[in-house]
Amino acid sequence: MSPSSAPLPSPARPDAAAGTADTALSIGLSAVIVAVTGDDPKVLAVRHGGHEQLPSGPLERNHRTLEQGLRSWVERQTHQVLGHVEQLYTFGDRDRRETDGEDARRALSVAYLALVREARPAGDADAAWESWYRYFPWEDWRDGRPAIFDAIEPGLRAWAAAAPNAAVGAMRAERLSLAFGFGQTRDEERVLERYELLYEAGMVAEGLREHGVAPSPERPCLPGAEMAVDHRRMLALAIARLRGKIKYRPVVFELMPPSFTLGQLQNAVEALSGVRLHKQNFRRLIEQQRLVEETGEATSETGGRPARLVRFRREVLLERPAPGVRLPSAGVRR
Amino acid sequence: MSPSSAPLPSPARPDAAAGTADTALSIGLSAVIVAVTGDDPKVLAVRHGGHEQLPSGPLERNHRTLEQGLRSWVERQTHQVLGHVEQLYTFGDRDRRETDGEDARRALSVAYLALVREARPAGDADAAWESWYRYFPWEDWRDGRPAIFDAIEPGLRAWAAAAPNAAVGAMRAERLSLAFGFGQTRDEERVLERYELLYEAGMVAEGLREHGVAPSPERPCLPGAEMAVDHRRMLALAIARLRGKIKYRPVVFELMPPSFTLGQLQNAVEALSGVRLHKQNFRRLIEQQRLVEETGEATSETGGRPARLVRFRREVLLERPAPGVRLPSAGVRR
DNA sequence: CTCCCTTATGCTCGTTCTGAGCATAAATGG
DNA sequence: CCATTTATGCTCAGAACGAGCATAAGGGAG
Repeated sequence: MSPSSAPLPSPARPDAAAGTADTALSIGLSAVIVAVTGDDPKVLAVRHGGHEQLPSGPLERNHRTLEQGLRSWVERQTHQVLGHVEQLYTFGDRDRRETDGEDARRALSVAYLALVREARPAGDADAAWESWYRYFPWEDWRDGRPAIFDAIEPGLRAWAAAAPNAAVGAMRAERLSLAFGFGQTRDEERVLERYELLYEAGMVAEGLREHGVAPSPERPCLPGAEMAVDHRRMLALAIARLRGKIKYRPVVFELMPPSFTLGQLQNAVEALSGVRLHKQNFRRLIEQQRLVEETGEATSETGGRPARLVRFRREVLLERPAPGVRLPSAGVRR
Repeated sequence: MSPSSAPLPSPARPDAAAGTADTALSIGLSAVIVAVTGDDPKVLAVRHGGHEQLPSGPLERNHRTLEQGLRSWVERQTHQVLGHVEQLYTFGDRDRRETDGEDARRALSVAYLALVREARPAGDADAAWESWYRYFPWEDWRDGRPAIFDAIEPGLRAWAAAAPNAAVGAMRAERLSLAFGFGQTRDEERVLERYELLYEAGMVAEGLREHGVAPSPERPCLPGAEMAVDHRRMLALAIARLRGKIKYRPVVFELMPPSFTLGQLQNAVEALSGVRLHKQNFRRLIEQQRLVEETGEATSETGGRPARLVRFRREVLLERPAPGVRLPSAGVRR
């Protein structure tokens, strides 16, 4: 763009107020890289110093775009080439910085979600694929209500009850109800809300790091691996987004090999969404939406009767406005 | 949804392969502020110098969070207090900057979507509410196919045909089909994809600014107001997001007054989505999802028979996992 | 005052979609 | 050959959906 014809947006009244532009800041790029192998949703984590973290690095001058910068960091750190990449969120609280003090740099961070087809052995020794339920044990409902809720539920209730006043208490109770669906329906997409509540209640390690709150008997620090800075929060957001998107865009197929069985597809969807689906209805849905087509081959690697191998039918993108894998239902039995 | 992975074309630049952290950069904050009055979806635009633009300003040191910085800029520029605010996207191509040359600053920009309840007279003289269809005339299908498609369709086809080679041509044709649904189904959510295609095809003013392409008879520059830098792109993204979100979260109610009629609600949804809905089915949907409750009052301001006034039933948030205004159907007649 | 236009509201009917099962098929490992 | 496992086919009732018909209740024109 030519500078003369396209001035950058500037305040309508530049004189209106003081406030120095924030020059001392750094832009970080972080990637939540997701794959599915068998029954497990995997995320690529880098072990580096103390905590596990997501592949990430600062935006550099020679990065043409943010996404390009991200790809280059990921490849440098994990030797993983990314396929489908989408931006998740930009974190930029002023307190989110490297050092304290007057010349504290504000650490802006742009988080991305990337989907890759297979979990390669993760070239670098420091990079490893981890099930994302290692970080969020309470998000896996495939075998029913996780036992960990015996600790979560009373802990959160205690936190709500310990509110400074009734109004805050009611607010907390409502947020709990919304996020966890205690009593009513649970929404598997509200991963971030759940994590944030546990954070605020001081039940995850990061929340304690931040506030210096000690875990109490009523509100114990939960099992579930922690991550550096706010990387676990980014992961929560990524899971939430993916669980939502899977329903109205055919993104699961970005995670599948070129040909696969319907059972494998269902396993992948269940792994991501954390719930079990009714098998027959799932296949009916996939087939009647014509999301897949026959390859003509079959495999008996899956156990019982050999299964047809199918492939994603790309043309469906042009035919239906919002093809996706709507989750037909839940229930532990299949 | 996120901007398509194909970035808007930008002139290739020789890469100095230096790995310097990018210190010289500015963070911009921009807001797409949406309201609905009667039949029109409105966006708050600031006239400043040449082009219209979105309320925006740089992130400053005293802004505790990005969102807070945004609110402060918006209030300073438009005297509008924001309600529901959500982050849209962060733009950060290296070419997106003020000046060329060695010390070019990279201009990162974080765009937000804000919903406000009523279109106040826009305090500042420079700020004005504009129908968003002024910027995107091709997005309003409430009265059937907009006449402007007589220019769009052949223009885009010519662009696809003018591809440097067959592969690119096929790719372009597929993207057109996907975004505009020529022939098949149209997806009202693909606002951004449509804008980006028109941009690449040199059919919107911003695309010409970028490339210095002249409009040709086959590919005329379309009517539709332009905006500064990439603000129209941000608006496209905001519309796309809102059109999507309205279907699975009760966000329309953020735009409605405390009490309203079902007709007004339908008008708002139609204004946002750009399509007409079947009236009876729309009401059935709203009522059986128990999204609203009776106020007991009625109004005859709407024309014919007086209508009941209802209000949003907030408790629905706790009851159903994903309450939203699914669009019951289309068709010009009601 | 009545007719007509307008918007609101109620209800139906056939189709499609969904949830939940029953039943059969075709491998594998004793 | 049998038990086990996964794949696949099919049914059936209830809910949701698309498309109308029909009536109600205002205001304005004549």
